[in-house]
Amino acid sequence: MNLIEDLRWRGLLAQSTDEKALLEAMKKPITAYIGFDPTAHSLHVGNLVVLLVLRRFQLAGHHPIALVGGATGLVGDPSGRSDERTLNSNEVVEAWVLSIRKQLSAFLDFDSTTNPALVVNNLDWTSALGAIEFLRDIGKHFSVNQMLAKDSVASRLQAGGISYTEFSYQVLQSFDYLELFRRNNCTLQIGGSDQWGNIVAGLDLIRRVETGSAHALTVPLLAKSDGSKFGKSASGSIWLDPSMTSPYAFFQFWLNSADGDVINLLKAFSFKSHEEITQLGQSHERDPGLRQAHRELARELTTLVHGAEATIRVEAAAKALFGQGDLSKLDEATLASALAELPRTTVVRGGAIPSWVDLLAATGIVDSKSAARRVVKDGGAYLNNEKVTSEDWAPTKNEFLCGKYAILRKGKRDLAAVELV
RNA sequence: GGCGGGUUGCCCGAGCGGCCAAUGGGAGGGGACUGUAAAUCCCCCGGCUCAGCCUUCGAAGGUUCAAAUCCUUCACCCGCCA
Repeated sequence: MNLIEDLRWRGLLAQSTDEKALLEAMKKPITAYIGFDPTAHSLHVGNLVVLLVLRRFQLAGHHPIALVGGATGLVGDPSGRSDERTLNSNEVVEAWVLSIRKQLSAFLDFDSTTNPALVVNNLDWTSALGAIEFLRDIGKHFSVNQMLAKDSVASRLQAGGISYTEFSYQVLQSFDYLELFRRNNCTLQIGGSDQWGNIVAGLDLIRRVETGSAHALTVPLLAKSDGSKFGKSASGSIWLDPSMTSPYAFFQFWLNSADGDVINLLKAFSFKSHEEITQLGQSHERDPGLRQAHRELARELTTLVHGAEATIRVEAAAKALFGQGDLSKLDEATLASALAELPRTTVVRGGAIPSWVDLLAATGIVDSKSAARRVVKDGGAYLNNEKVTSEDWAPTKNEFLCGKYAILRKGKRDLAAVELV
């Protein structure tokens, strides 16, 4: 089975330019690129799907280029947005470029002797470009009529408008493709399906100013079985940066995916073979309660993003905290390492212990004290797995496991720790 | 440029002088059922020093004992005409 067929099986193929031509080209190693704009400090699981497609290309022997949009990030992509972006300062974007560049690098192989990965920044070729030069050499090849027809622009015109800045985005992205075509003989651009318009614009540019053929391939935007957007949890996006989404929360995110989604997620994210995934599917049909597919998904992705050690740690923590056993039976070392994975707050030993409601709010497990009161009133707040229904109550030292830890829980699975220090 | 319509809590959307922290739906949270699923049912869903108080209905002023609701100005959106 070739890579394109594999991608199709995994549900990772939305659109592509002439597939026969692409397949023909892919018989020999080609160079493919994906761009990521620095719109935040970190990438999130939504970006990960596409990034892993690039990895699949590298594993299949092709040359991957990951582009960080140091330039395009300063302009703002209108695709998929109904309103104008607020411009970020140069300093902010620059900092994001650095952190995202580092993240990207973790998923690609730079030491390969045959097809090492490359990370580039489009600021490198756009910063030196003058406005007049840009308008004459690049702008001349773009028809405003066609630019206006792009979904990203048309929908914005409908929705109330678009600035000249964002309108120009597609030109910049096209220029990137042209540059990589010239510099690295890059003949394939991959992106999320919302990038189709931008990618095709690049293809047109290449056709106009260079000879040779280039290709485009897009990956569907993942949706959950209930139709909602994938990759968002109650608390927001699932980030790859461990300081933004802890490895524990990251593991839990995958473990808690809906039954109806788990096999699709394995296909899209995992590097397991078709046979392995099929087997996990059968296991899940046989005994959904076992959640073997969920576990494998969580393990593989957490290992990929946070490493094998972190995965062992957070899985052990979950096992200790969700186990049926009595929490007070856990030894201090197990407890300490399990709690290390949770959001926490500290209380000074010897001082007054804050009230139940204050403690819940302090850990961030609830948004406000009012929210804490509500949860307590609804019977959804637990201390060391014991339901506590009294708002006006403060734990005493005796409630702290091993004399120093208290485990707060909201609902079924939202945990936090309090430590006496 | 002229005329008309709009701007409400995370989103959609009622309200059109007091009974409005504001109907309803969605999202979200809790509970029950399960498997740390889904569906379903029940409850909750601005904040706080929580039987009370404070801040919200595009922005700023004003009328009134009392305004999301009336008046004025400003900003933005959406129609129709030029």
